[in-house]
Amino acid sequence: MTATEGPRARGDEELSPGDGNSPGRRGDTVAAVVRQWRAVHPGLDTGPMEVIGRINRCAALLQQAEDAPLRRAGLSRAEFDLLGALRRTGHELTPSELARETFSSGAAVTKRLKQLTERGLVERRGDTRDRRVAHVRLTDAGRDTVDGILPAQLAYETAVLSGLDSPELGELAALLGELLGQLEGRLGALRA
Amino acid sequence: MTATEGPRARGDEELSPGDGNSPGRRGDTVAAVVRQWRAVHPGLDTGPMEVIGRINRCAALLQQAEDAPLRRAGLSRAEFDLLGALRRTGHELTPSELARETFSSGAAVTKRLKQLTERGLVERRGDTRDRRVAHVRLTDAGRDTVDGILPAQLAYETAVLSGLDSPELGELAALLGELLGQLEGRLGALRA
DNA sequence: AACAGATAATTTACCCGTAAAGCATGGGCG
DNA sequence: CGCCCATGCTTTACGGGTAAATTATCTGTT
Repeated sequence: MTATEGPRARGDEELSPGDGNSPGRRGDTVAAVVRQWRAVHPGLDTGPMEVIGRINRCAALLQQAEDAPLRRAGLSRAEFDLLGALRRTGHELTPSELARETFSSGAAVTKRLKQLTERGLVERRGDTRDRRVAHVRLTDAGRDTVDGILPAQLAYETAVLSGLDSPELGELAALLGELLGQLEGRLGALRA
Repeated sequence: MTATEGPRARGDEELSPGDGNSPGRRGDTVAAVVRQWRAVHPGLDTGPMEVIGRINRCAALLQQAEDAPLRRAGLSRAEFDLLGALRRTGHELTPSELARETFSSGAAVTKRLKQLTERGLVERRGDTRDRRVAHVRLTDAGRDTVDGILPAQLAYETAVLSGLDSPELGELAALLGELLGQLEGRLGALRA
């Protein structure tokens, strides 16, 4: 949850005429970091840092903030992801499928399922044909939980993004979608 | 490291004529997830998901991939962030400052410093005036390590982003910068 | 039928990060 | 001075994640 590109500069107060704590007027923290790197290594191409650093930093901030509505429901983000996967697919999923859906290891899914089962949010049944596989589904309580949280979650996300106007958000979503498509298609191959 | 918006749909093979595993031709995985949500909850405003989900997912993928050059040097991303903070600021930093720079807790910094000190990459000296504070600086080996990794790291990042052309990257960086500026300015206040 | 090897899920051991408590020190303020 | 609280860092306890080993089951081959 970090970036090659770190956060706020502490030793650069002399650069920021205003106060040094309110971005928005001048650049974000990644911009400051990039400036520092360029000062130290003038030859470097810092272009990628400006994208990747910002994505990482945004993700870190968003995740911190984004989880607020979830915590009220006593769920971690990972748990909600699992429940959400079941809810949005609309049918049962096996643990392996859940691992794929939530991009986590099978072991993590096993642990979460244990917890969520104990809390009565999901149920499991064994496959009749293949006794290795399990099928997991939401209980009614689980579905109500997801459906109860989701609107608040989306409203919260909307609020968090309210600093950008609609066309900007659309543009951003489109560009991120393009990048993500590329990454998902090509990243496994890049394991250099 | 996750998203409200999960990853690949498993149960939607009937929707995807091709194979269901290669994005790139059709949308990214977040798009598929959003479609699922909309099918289940038609009234929902999925706009924010398209941005936030993609940011989270991109961050997750990038971090996995991005760390490859680092691992070759036997460094974790967090360790490199710490070293990088020292390198780019160009002067000593105290543990608290490092915590701010790397957005991690003081405890985490303490642990990393212990490791990095043992490996001879950083040194510490106590402040003469205030014996509570420590000053940390890179050793020559530490600086060489950072300078050795950085070009490879940036080259790798460039390769990872090569799917987008230059104007797109610029646009993306600008939009992310704007978003990040907003988030950094306003997120602390949004702790609702 | 019986074995080899694949596959699904779980268990185990461990790493890493945080939050909270703890320790040492410093800077007022009576 | 001596007390009190703030500050900087470290330690402790714990939760959550992964990789690798483990168990159980299935499938294909002969």
